[in-house]
Amino acid sequence: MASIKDVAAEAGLSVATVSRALNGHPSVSPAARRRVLAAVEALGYRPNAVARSLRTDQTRTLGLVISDVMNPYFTELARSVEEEARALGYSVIIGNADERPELQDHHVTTLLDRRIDGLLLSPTDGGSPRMLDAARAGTPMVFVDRWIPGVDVPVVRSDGQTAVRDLVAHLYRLGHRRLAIIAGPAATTTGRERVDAFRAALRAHGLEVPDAYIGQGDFQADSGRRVTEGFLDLAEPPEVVFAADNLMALGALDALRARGLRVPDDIALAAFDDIPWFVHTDPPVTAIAQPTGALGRAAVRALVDRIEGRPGESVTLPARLVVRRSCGEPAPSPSPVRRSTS
Amino acid sequence: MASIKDVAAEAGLSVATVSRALNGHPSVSPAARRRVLAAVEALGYRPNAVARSLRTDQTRTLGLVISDVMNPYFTELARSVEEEARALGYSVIIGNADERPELQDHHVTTLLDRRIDGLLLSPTDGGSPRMLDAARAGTPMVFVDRWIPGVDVPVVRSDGQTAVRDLVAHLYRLGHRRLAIIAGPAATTTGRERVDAFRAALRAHGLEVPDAYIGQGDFQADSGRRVTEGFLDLAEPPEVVFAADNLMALGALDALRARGLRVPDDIALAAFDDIPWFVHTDPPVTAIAQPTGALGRAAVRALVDRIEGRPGESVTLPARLVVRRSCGEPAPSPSPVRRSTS
DNA sequence: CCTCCTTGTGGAATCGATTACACGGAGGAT
DNA sequence: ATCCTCCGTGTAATCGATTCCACAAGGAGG
Repeated sequence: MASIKDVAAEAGLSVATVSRALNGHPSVSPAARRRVLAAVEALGYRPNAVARSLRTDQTRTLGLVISDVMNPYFTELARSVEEEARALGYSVIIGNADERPELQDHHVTTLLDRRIDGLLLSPTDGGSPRMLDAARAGTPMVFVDRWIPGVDVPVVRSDGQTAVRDLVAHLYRLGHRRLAIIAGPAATTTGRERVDAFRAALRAHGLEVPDAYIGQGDFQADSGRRVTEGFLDLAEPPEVVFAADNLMALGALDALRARGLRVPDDIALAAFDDIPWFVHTDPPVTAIAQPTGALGRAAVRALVDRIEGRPGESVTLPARLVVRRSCGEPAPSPSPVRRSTS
Repeated sequence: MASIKDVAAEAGLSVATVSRALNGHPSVSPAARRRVLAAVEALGYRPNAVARSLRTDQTRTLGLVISDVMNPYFTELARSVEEEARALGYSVIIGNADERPELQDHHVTTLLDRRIDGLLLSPTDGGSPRMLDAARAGTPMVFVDRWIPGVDVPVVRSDGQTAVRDLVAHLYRLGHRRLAIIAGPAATTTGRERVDAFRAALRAHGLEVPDAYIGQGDFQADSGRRVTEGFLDLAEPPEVVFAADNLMALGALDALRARGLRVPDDIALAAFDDIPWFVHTDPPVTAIAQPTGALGRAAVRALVDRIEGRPGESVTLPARLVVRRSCGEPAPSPSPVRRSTS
């Protein structure tokens, strides 16, 4: 592969001039510039990003460590992150932690070894030592979706509190009183927050959440299935199951179907995180939709701000309730109400 | 960030010895090794991968350019690729081409600029100039899922011919005779192959596919919707719609639902590519499942073989039919038929 | 006792870029 | 004519690793 030396030789100039010409430095004569461009063309030269990074101490690369690529929410997030980064002239390297702390650590380490300019993190657990070291060492960093309390890093996330309140009001209006939640891991902020918001919203209606109605999941489909089965085995099973993420909702749907229960007639289902597929499930699932694209873009902007020396602020965007049929009421439509339950 | 020089100073040794100690070179005394390790520990030193890559001319990084991250098939592929690569000591940088040739080119270019050791490609179109140049220049490369005829690069893919034959037999047995297909872009091999396999399978039953029953899609949901609407507007609409990928199947499902048609009673639906969500749609979708994980792993192994100087062979794995309810027959299960539609 | 080989170590070149500094020549001011 | 500025260019240092080569010390063999 041709190097800058080859270009210099071909153009009959020094490497310094070639470099300057290629980087748009002002003090290069038009004639020299032309010769450089011609040589570049002739040799099919492309600058070696590795060498450039070593010298300039910047890679123009962002690292993104997400908890689970197979989760459509994170896929969409990754996509919007890459788009915005590209628009700002950065590349993105994605690391998939698969909800496993040691994998998360592995990715943080290799990304740091590669001297990425900044790190976008959606921490799996309470924060690994590597991550905390990096934060302390001043590596530009932004948390997205989830975060770690007590670490001084901007957080870009979505606030589901209002949406959860809307959801609970919706459920209450439909006559549901026994509401259960499949929670995420307590080590994650989103795991805790969603339970808290749920409990607070219920309390506003004078309802309490018994411990038996809080199932411990891990944001994966299997745990949704398992927890739902536990709910159904209760002497007094809940009337509604609210899953704290979309994969657990999927697991719950499986479990309900396996027992031959009809949704929403026998039991209602709702989920945090809206995804395109929820429109096509049987029945379509009522969900709380995060502004995923906006979240990804805001996170990248905050991170790039940090990298380029600007403040880089935390952002919180509101989530919103999307009503479909899984809780018993048809999605808002002009047609008259069909149901005539006693 | 501490460099090897700092470690050398701290340990009272030369950088050469430090480098040797860290790379397991035999001629380093146990005493020196101990001091190096102690210094590394004390300084929290991590080798700079950028500098190492420049010197050794290898990045231990693979590039993966896929056509669409939001497509669960490719997400799963990316995941298995990353896993296998990690097991072999490589990282993966994913580029999402979004079915857009110019984006694909952009990613190939930046990946090459970063001097990745090898490239895994699922080409969007007939192959961009950059890609062809790279192949000719001897960049280790492997095509996965799709490929470009006439380019001397190993191909790791799945053969759907048998599965398509099984599908058509299944449909025929159910009494369907008017079968339509939503094809992928003719520029992609998978786009063409699936149509050819479909046509051949029909011919084996003495059936022809009229041109009107071959709709041109682009592997995106919207095109599935559009093409399906076209089918339904025909004087004699098909009895079955077969979508050449999962997203177009989703679009088709939308279109059918929008017209108030019941699947499979009014019209049957099948898809190429099986994904977890097809179990949960209404109705569950009969699909042709590729061995995605095995495909990703085989592709990485072939690529790493090439990189490390071994041959690196093409691999073709069989796909298989997964029957669910969307074509009219319940998935094989011991339970009696519950439904009693008039 | 001298030579030769082995072992462990250090000095310095190298990878491919960027960039501080030096320098020669052209042109303007005095 | 002399001096001072710019302008365009080249030389060389630098980034952080790896690795070739040289070399010193010590043991074995003659």
